[in-house]
Amino acid sequence: MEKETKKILLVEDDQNFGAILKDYLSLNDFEVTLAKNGMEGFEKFKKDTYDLCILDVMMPYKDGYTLAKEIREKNKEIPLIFLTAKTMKEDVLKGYKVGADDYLNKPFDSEVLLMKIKAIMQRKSSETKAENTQFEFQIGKFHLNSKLRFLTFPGEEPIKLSPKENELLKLLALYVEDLMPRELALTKIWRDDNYFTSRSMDVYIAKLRKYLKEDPNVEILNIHGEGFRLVVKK
Amino acid sequence: MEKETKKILLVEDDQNFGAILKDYLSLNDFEVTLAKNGMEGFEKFKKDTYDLCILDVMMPYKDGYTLAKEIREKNKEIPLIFLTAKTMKEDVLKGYKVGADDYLNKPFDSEVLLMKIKAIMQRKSSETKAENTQFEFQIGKFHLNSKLRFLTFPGEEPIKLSPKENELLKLLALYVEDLMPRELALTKIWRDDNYFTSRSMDVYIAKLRKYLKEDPNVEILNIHGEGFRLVVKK
DNA sequence: GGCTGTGTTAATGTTTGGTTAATACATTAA
DNA sequence: TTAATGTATTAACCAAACATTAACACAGCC
Repeated sequence: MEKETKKILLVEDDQNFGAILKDYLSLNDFEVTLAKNGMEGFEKFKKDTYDLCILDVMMPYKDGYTLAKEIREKNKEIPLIFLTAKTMKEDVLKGYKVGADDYLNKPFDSEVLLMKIKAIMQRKSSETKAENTQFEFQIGKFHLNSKLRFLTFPGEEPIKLSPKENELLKLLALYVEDLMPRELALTKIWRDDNYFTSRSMDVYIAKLRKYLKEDPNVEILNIHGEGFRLVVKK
Repeated sequence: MEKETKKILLVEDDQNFGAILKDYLSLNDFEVTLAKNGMEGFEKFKKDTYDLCILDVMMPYKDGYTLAKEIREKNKEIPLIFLTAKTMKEDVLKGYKVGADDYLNKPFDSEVLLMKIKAIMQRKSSETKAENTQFEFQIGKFHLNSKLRFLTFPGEEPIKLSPKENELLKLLALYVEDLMPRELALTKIWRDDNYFTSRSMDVYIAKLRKYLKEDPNVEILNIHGEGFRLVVKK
């Protein structure tokens, strides 16, 4: 039996932003430890065991990448998420200034971060476990139940998914915002990677795109020669 | 398991400047040994093991180049950075012939030096490690995600990079502020070094320059007959 | 048998990526 | 200064990857 609350180490030099993000993650049932610079971050990392680290890239004295390398030396498995774009921070801060209880309802980039965290945790746990525990996914306004193979959109009849449609969408959801390599889907779902299975997969991508059209913020992007990427904008 | 703090040998005859630089590097988590002339520098080099040497070129009794040659005889791998007061090109070329990883003109921006050190360390470590774990780079205001092949500029739509564009920019980023030899990119990315692949590479350099135009502080400079150099001013 | 759900293959068009060509400009060595 | 070599940039071209619709195959089922 695994422990329920996952522990996150958050290293962020911007005190204001760090506190907001910590609150946000805590509200989403994570246990968050905040460090305000790279050195403190590494100290805290050594003292305790975490399930995931979120590192700001732009920090004085020790930047996120340098810290990441030190952490990697100690632990090759732990998932790392980098906070890179400044635009995101500005957006969140802007959202916060509008009103304290406003920033949570507002769908800003931290929702994307949350999704990423969940996806990464899920992936990591499904790498060790044989069976996949999670079968429910929120994809923008859609909700996927991969056990019942239902894709629901608020106010409409649930769409029944075929086994292959279901598996493919689930795999994409597992890799939200990240690259889902072509080869992965082909070996996992089609159990073979050749010209024809690849064509077949394209057909399924087209089908999924049709289903997902209802929410313009949900998209399946192609990364030429590499694979696909499920993105949820806004 | 690798040791955490990297050791730097700093050889600088200007006591004042040397002390400042040592402090600055120490604050950035490097262990710095300061030698105040070439002879002392070589003595200290023999007594201990360092990860990198920073050598002033203009020193009494034994200049940086002479010292560099002695160091090279003892250790063919160790990265060398020259500090030179002159902007003269012969100095730069002389430095490269001795086997410099980089040279810097004095006075210089300490942030640039720090970036160079990090870039060099990163390269050295990725030469020994088989897989390349790092795929995110900050290039001035740009941010490169080489896994998703995205180049983002704050406030604008991310630019999708083609595989070759991506590889080339990544390689340049790995050598920030330093010479990225033509031959290296050709053998690594094109897997062949001939007239045509070389022309092709030039085409890609032109494409990258176009993308990077948005930030006037980012530039790809050509070093005639040698290769290219990605610079981030200020 | 006809019907329905599922998945593959075919056919066709579009997009993307990469090389080569053509031309102009820059640097270097003699 | 000139000739040789190296670099910059645009455009033309071809190939591979991808997108989409439609036709086809084959189950399971009333």
